[in-house]
Amino acid sequence: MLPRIDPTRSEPIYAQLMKEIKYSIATGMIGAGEPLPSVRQMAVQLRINPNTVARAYRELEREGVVVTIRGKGVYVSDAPRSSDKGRALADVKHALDSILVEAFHTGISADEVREALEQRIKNLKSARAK
Amino acid sequence: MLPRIDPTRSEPIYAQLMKEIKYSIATGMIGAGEPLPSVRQMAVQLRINPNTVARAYRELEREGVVVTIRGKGVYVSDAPRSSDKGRALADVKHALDSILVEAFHTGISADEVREALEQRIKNLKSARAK
Amino acid sequence: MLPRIDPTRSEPIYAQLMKEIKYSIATGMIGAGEPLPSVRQMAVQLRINPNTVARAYRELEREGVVVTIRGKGVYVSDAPRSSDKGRALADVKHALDSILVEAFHTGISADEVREALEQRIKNLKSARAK
Amino acid sequence: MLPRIDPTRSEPIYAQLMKEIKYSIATGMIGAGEPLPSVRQMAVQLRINPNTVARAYRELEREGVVVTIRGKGVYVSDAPRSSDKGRALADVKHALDSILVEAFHTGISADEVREALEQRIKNLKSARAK
DNA sequence: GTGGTCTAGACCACT
DNA sequence: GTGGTCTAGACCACC
Repeated sequence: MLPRIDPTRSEPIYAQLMKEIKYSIATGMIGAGEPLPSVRQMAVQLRINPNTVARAYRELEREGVVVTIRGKGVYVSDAPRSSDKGRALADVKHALDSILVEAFHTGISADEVREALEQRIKNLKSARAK
Repeated sequence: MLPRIDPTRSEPIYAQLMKEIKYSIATGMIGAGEPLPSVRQMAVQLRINPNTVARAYRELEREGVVVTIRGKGVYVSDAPRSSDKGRALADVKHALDSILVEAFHTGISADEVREALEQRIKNLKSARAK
Repeated sequence: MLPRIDPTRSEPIYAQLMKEIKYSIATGMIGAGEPLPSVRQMAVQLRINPNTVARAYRELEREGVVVTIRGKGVYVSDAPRSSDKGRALADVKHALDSILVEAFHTGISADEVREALEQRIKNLKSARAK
Repeated sequence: MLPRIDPTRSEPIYAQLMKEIKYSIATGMIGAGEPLPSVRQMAVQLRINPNTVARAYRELEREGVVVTIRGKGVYVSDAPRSSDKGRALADVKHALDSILVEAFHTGISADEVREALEQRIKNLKSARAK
């Protein structure tokens, strides 16, 4: 697993790392129950501070994506995340609204957004198939 | 026009305001060539700092969404935004990726995301029809 | 507001601070909507690192106890915490079990625990009355 | 005796094991003078490191809950634990304070805490009656 | 002024 | 070995 981190982006590094890890889990690159690289190892690989990695891992644990076992390491949670699906769907809709408004102002049509969505879904699924 | 601002959200207030204004333009609540409320007026209405409103207007001008006419005010741009459509589409795809990964981790299916997208497109169009 | 922190205790400082702040809110020493001391101010008062205070504030926000307003400060949440009451009650019962087992092994009777509970409830309420 | 251990909880495993053993003694599942399973046996059953079991036994001996007889094994102490009851009561009160403050912030009333306490006392006693 | 993030480096508890 | 906490000090974005 080698997440790509861009320290120049405005998005916090720990948040970028969280996304990358979630992506890896979504595509099946890391399976449920499998260990994540240790905090120190990940920090060295990404050339970032161990505290930053620890923060990402801590937040992921809070979200129920991973579990940490004391003295052993951090593992992908086997139980699916227990979260409020209604709230999650509302978040998705809110995010879609932002995309659509932005699309309107850059001359992107609704059809193009639909097409882009299909493409990204396909992309994610094909990554999972491997 | 009465944008809703939530100062407790982590998104900067000026960015929230930008989004609201863009939304108003996308739905046609404000038409091309029409004026925006003055900085002071907007600041008083929203109970926020005038500097914050000014910043939102400035960024919107930078994006080509509005134009400032010195001594008169800020107007919705007539010309479509001059921007790199390719880059904009890439941004949309990136945002869609984030949504899909988040959806996966909260148990939302691709179909549900598709459905949500259709709903939001419809919603936006119906607002424009009024 | 002057929380008491003991850095020699095994409980993390940030957790101690969280407890103290929650106590202050429970007794009404700080009311809903009122601001907490700034991170820097609190850090100086308690002779601890600002990062440690920030961590406590961040976790309190996550719990819905406080809200932070960008560029202004951290405020006691007016809306009551939205949390799973069933789960909270289960936690309370679990904690009571621990107390009872510990009491048994130190020769403390159930009646003495009951009495202690009444005393603490009274203490909390009288602090609130002030 | 089959203590339930959860390695993902933040409470150290050895502490969880101590609690479970104390619980078993409090309910009479293991009587005074009776032997505990050997370190190895316990470690195999619980799928944990023998060092961890040894640590739990060591701490329990320090607390006077069990006694080790060299070459024979570990036994539940006959004599009641010699400890500072005043200090123990203070600990209980401190723990109750934490519970009450937490209860306040999750909308649990004092009455509900009282009720929960009665329930747990009853539960513990009924287990002892068997 | 406010909080947020990141780094470097230390120390500790647990397995 | 693992993660968790804390400090000191820097830089940034926002209001």
